[in-house]
Amino acid sequence: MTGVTSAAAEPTGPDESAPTADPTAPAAGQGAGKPRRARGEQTRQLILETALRLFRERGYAETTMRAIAKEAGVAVGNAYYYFDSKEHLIQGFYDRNQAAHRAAAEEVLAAEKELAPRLRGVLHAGIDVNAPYHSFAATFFKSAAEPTSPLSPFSRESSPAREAAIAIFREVVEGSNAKLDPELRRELPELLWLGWMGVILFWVYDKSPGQRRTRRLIDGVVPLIDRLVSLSRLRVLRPALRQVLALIDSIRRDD
Amino acid sequence: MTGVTSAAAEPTGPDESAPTADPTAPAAGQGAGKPRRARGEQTRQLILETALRLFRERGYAETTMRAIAKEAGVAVGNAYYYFDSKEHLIQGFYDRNQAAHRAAAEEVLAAEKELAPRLRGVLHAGIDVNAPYHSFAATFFKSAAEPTSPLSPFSRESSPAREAAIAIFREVVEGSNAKLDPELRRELPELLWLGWMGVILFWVYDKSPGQRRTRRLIDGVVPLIDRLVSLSRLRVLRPALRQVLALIDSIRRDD
DNA sequence: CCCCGCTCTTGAACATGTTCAAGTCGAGGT
DNA sequence: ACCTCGACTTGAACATGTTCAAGAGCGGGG
Repeated sequence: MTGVTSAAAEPTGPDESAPTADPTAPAAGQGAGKPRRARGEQTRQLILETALRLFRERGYAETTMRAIAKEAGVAVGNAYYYFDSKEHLIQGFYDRNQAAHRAAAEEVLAAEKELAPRLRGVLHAGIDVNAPYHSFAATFFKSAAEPTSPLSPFSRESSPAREAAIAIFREVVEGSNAKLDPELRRELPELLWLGWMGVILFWVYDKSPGQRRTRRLIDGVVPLIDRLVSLSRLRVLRPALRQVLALIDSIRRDD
Repeated sequence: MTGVTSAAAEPTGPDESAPTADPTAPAAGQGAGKPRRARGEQTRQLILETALRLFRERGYAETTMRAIAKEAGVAVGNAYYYFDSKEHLIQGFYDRNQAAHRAAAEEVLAAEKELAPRLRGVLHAGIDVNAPYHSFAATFFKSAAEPTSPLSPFSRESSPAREAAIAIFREVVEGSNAKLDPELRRELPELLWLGWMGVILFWVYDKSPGQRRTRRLIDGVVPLIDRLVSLSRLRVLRPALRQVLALIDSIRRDD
């Protein structure tokens, strides 16, 4: 009994409004949906909440499904009713940080019009958001790395999350006053997202205190990208640009 | 058989010569060594051999430690006497392919003096060597991805294997007739290796038939690298080159 | 020849992710 | 009021990676 959700719950309609103020619930197009009822949704949240807390407290590998179930006051099997596997619990973490990144990015993008600082700000914001979880992000990073895993950023299951992430970078480009080759402009958001994945990869491996090497990477790479992008308008470099874009296109073909 | 290592085996010294014709045995500086005797080494090989065969036949996840032990005719615990974990068995696969790549690369490098075809040849050779294992390389790729895993290409345990791999790219550069900035020449091998890791990453995710997208990636990227490297000698681009090298240096600092 | 010590081997026991058959619960129809 | 059906819940059972205490085998010193 959260008491918050309106009493007039539609009979069969899933209740999508989050009981507490957190950006998790919508979760963007879960798989083949079982038509959740209010009670179920509450249990689901409880399990997810408990799991993420324990992950942060003890680490991913050290948190057993039994511990999660016990702490949440349900049976182990119940967790598996809502989540296909232990790894799937991570998706919740994923979505949450994604939302937080978006929020932090908005703030940066509202204040700045130049491409370079926009990009730099968004990247740093992303690291800021994830920083508290660095130690255990590494632990479950391998789950995301496996190509067949639904957690992979390239998987079909993560497609909505991926699109949302790319959208941030689209806004970085679109909202900037940078003038650049139109075709490049079209491709750039996805390329920047790919770069962001690279930064995350670097960050996961970065054991320097406070991950300051990652910060330096961002600060060093952004100006280079900025310069490269500006150069894209030079007539002399047109052929080179075409070549690169053609390469990208050829690589994308046939998946 | 490598046949290079001297036949005079010291009494208590570990017998490093492989009983069968395969390039696995040396395995470059295993952890704190238990002084293996001949019998033990033979068992070790047997277990590794069996494991790799089953991995190829059934896949990594589907091969249980019990199955390996049973097939090899030993007890489960015995496998754990020689290998710290199931993942550690992969290191054997690793080393073997590394050696095969080196051999294939030598052949290419002996025949070609221009930088671009040398690089291209070595990259394609690497893919050739790994191609038969693509389907199950993906399965255990996650093991390598975890930063804390000894299997990570960046881990201290893989240091010898990594050095060996970088050496290939050093030969690509050193043996070529390309004239390039001396400082870049010094850094290039490691950068190319890093790029190779990127290619592998792409390859693991590449689901196109025959991984032809990876081939296209190689064919497209090599000319770009070649051109970039040539340009590094232009006086106009000196500052940019310095900037990039300084960035790399700053990122490398404090691990 | 016997014993000591070390390498090597064993298999049962353990921990934990996952599955499943058997329920319980509650809303909607009759 | 009762029935039904599907969402939800349970906990024991299972599969598998890993550990460990106990030994077996063997080489060398006395």
